[in-house]
Amino acid sequence: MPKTNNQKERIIKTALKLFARNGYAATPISQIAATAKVSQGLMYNFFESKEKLLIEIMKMGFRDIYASMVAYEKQTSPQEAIAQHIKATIRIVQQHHDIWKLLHTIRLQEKVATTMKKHYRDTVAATTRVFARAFKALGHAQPEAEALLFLAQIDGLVVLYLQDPQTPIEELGDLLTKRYTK
Amino acid sequence: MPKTNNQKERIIKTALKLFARNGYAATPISQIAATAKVSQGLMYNFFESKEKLLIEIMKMGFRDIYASMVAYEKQTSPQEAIAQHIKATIRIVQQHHDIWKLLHTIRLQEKVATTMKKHYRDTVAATTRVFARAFKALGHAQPEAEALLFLAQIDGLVVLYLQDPQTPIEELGDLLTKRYTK
Amino acid sequence: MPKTNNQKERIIKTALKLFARNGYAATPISQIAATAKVSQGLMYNFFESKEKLLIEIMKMGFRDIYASMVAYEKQTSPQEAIAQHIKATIRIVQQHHDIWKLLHTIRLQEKVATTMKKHYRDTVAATTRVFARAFKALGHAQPEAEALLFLAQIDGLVVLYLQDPQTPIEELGDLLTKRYTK
Amino acid sequence: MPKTNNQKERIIKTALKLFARNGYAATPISQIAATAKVSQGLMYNFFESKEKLLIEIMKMGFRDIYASMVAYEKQTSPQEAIAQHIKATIRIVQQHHDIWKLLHTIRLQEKVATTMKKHYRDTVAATTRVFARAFKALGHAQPEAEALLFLAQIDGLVVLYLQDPQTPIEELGDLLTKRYTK
DNA sequence: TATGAATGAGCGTTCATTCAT
DNA sequence: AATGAATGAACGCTCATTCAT
Repeated sequence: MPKTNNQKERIIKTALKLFARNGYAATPISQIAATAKVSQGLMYNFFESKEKLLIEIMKMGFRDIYASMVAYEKQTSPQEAIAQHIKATIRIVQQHHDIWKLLHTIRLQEKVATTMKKHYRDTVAATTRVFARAFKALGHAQPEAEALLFLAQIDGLVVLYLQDPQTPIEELGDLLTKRYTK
Repeated sequence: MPKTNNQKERIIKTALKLFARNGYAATPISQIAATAKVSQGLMYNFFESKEKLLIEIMKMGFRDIYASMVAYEKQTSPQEAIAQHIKATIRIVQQHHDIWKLLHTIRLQEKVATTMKKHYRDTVAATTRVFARAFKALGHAQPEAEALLFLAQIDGLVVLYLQDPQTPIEELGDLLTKRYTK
Repeated sequence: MPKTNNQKERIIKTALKLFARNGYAATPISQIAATAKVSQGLMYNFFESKEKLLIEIMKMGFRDIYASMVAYEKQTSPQEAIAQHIKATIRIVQQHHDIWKLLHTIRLQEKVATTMKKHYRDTVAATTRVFARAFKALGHAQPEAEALLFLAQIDGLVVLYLQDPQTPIEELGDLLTKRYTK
Repeated sequence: MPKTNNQKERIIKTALKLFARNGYAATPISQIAATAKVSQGLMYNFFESKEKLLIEIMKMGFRDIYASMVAYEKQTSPQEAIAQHIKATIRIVQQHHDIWKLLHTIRLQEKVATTMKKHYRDTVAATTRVFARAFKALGHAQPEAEALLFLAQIDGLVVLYLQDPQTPIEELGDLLTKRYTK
């Protein structure tokens, strides 16, 4: 069993932390290598460029997020789905703080690899569809707009929290949940 | 009649557009100069450093935003204040798309000049206070949390719109307004 | 009577002070212009380049030094000539501190305009000749070497003083004088 | 067998030569790199800045000088100490021509790193003390002033020689020695 | 004569990437 | 698989010099 996987994983985790904290552009490969206790040259055995490293990090992040989301997708009651989505998102953001921060830092950039953009759009679209159905079931007049608004609200919460971890995100999440389920 | 003002303004606008599109770190001074049809050296007659240029841009942005917000601050009815704030924010974001995008790109960065962060926090704090009063008047149990949630929701809308200008932000804004005022 | 001469003189004096204090390379034209309360562009009406300005400064310095030296050249007694030269040099260095400092800073540089070098060499040669005669009259075996040594000694004093103005140069000068005249 | 040492040494020697010839400020890193047949970027693997390179050069110079001086410090007779110091200084200056030239070029500069200045002052102070004792032993009325004058005279010789290597420095040194020991 | 806006070459430095080992 | 020396392009910035007014 080669230690490559460990090493690659360690590099990715290190890079993620540094990218999230200091920004992608402001983090030199050399710093990642040094922090991960790896030679600079070795970095290019795993990732053919700095940008590819970023992409791989984000793919991994998306994978984690998907995995976390699977659980509550099967909820039957719309109210429960809503409550669960809010709860789950908050949990994910708290657990995967760095990847979310990186994601939010980068998503407004024009240059971000198209792959990334597509990924993002797809995720939003899929989630919107799920909740459009939920809101339709709840008898809303504009279920798609409602779904989009719902996601945007959660997004707002997340951004607030990412910017200032002191934000009482759980309390705010409960408040939001109540509005939809009471 | 000096053409300086035109030039400085043109540089600022160019820089703002490029910073918003590609990010501050990823935009070289040389690109700004070239796009603004100005020699690179001249940039330093107007701005003593790249960071000072950024700060000046953002100050200008804040000034515009403040100016736009003055109008509806005087609303008497809480519901009206809420409705107006949503409407005003949407209008501002549409009119000052680039500056908002830049602002959102930068605010998660650790290293941004402290001046900027303070500005941001102060604005949020002040706005939160205003709406905490409004929600208290409306009889909410946790007026401050409500205010924070309210602002976060608008923020979510804004981010969605900044990321994808196709977003029907006005429709979503109306939806949000209804929830608070009906 | 145009004020040009005043202005040119003021620029030269300012430049001399700044060159002596901070070094030629480290002193920008802009700083000289600002300190002399003159526009940067005007500098080039008086001096066709930064180097020409330096040369003109040093020429002026040499002129002053020559003028100061004329006085004691006519001394009859060798001992008196020696005593006078030491005294005069010290006085000149104290009065024209800046030009001497600049001169000493620059004279070891290869690139210094040949004009300068020639000037310097000529001065040393002329002075050596004068004192070679004096030492010959005093019966020294190697009058030229003696003359050179004599000048080198004074030079050493001057350098010490330029580097640290606290140096008791007059006391040291008297000591040196005694050695030659007692 | 790394060639690093050779390379670093080669860079230092090249830099020393160029700094001595053209001055520190007037010598670009690019020129040093090109002359030493090394890429410009590599320079920063060895020296974290241009100033650090200068400091390292000078430290190396001081080390050599100290080493050379140790020998004659133990002389018993004052006259011998004087004779030895003159001889040693001349030898050092001839052997370490460049470093001495650089030292003399820099020592009048205001802005030179304080570390350097302190080094210099300490060396002068220590040497002065040694010779003050010698001159006291010889019965001079002002032993400290005598010591200072003595060092200044040697300094003068050195400067003359550095400026024009044709200077018969050994002959002049002998002459100076005689004056103190006959 | 005088200004100061404007230029462009060059500086010190950083860093993604390559390559010999 | 792993190193780290080496490269070269680009960056932010400075400054001597020119030019329109």
